[in-house]
Amino acid sequence: MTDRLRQHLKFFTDLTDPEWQALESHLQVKTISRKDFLVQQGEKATEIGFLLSGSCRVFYDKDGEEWTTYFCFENNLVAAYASCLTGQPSTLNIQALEDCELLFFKYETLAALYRQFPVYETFARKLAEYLFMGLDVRLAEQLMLSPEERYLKFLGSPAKRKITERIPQQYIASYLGITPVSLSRIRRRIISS
Amino acid sequence: MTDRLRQHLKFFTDLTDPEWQALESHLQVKTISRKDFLVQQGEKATEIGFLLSGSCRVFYDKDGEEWTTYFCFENNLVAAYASCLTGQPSTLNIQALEDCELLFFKYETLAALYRQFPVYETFARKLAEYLFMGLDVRLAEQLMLSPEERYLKFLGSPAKRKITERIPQQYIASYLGITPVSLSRIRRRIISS
DNA sequence: GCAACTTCTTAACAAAAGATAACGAATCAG
DNA sequence: CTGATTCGTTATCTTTTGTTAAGAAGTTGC
Repeated sequence: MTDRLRQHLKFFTDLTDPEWQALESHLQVKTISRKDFLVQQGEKATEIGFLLSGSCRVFYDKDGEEWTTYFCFENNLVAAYASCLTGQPSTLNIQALEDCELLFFKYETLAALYRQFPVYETFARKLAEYLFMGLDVRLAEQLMLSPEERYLKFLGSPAKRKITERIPQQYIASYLGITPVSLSRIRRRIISS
Repeated sequence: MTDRLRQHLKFFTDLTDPEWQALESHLQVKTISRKDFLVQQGEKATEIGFLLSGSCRVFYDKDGEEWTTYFCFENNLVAAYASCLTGQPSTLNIQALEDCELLFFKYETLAALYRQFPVYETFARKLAEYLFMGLDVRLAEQLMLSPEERYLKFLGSPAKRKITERIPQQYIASYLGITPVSLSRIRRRIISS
């Protein structure tokens, strides 16, 4: 079961058996139900998760308005990483959209491994670089594409297409930075053209 | 002169004299004039710059529309970092807003130092984490704040306030994701309230 | 199975933003 | 210094989005 995480980490760095075992020995499992929170704003995040099954959304809450920054599916890491890094309370929420099963380890475990195995420092560098580049693209789209263009691009991405089949439209609207009503209109406009 | 860069790097990691000298020996200086490009979209970026004086804007060009992601001033790093990391052509442009004097080194120099001095791996990790967290906040603001709220927040940030004094309004509009005309209206609305 | 809750769509209206153009003020380059 | 260019504001008009509310369809949880 933990093999799937090891496989995923290969995307960033290769780990020797001893290196991997150092992390593996700290892995724990947990399951959470649909609508449960993995992280709630205001509380300090300390864990890095890896979704074995299910899906989550990562979102900000602004006076009851919810704005999604990210969707997460099986075989992917999920964390309020900024809060882990700074030690400050999380400004974002992570909520299960479906029942989830996940592996997790403490961020402090990773940080301790930096000293023991330099490869984890490399891993964390590549992870942060990956997150940076993902946000870079996301911000560019948000800045220069119209809501309609953003939606079309969203549909055009195979990785995200499955999202539209597993996730309520209102959350997609909140990901695109528009209201559900507006997304509904955009969809009608697209269909009738 | 190079001391100012060393000082800046302390924000991320402390460097011993030998560690610092390994990078310092690769530093070069260049000056560019207002409106010159440090990086142009389509070309592969290979350099990490450090502004000694002057200012730059980092922007995307979409069919002639320019959308700013970042402003950069003296004593800060400036680079098309995503292009350096991937080796792919840059999708963004970096242009001098004022005459600039800058130090720079090749990204490959930094990459080579990873193996020689682990501290540079740490430096690059912290740099990427810093960039990630900066974009995280920027995206959140773009998603959940109205143009007017974004502008007020922009003015409220002391680090950015100086921007308004050195940079044409149209570029601030493009940073906020709106048209110059719209920003002008927002300003009038704010003043008369 | 069925009641309660969610979700999506649509309509009507208000508010805001984009597009275009025009004008004066400020800035720049020779 | 000065003509040319750039910049910011304002006006007008169009398009889009937000807001609110209502109803139908679908889903959930006991």
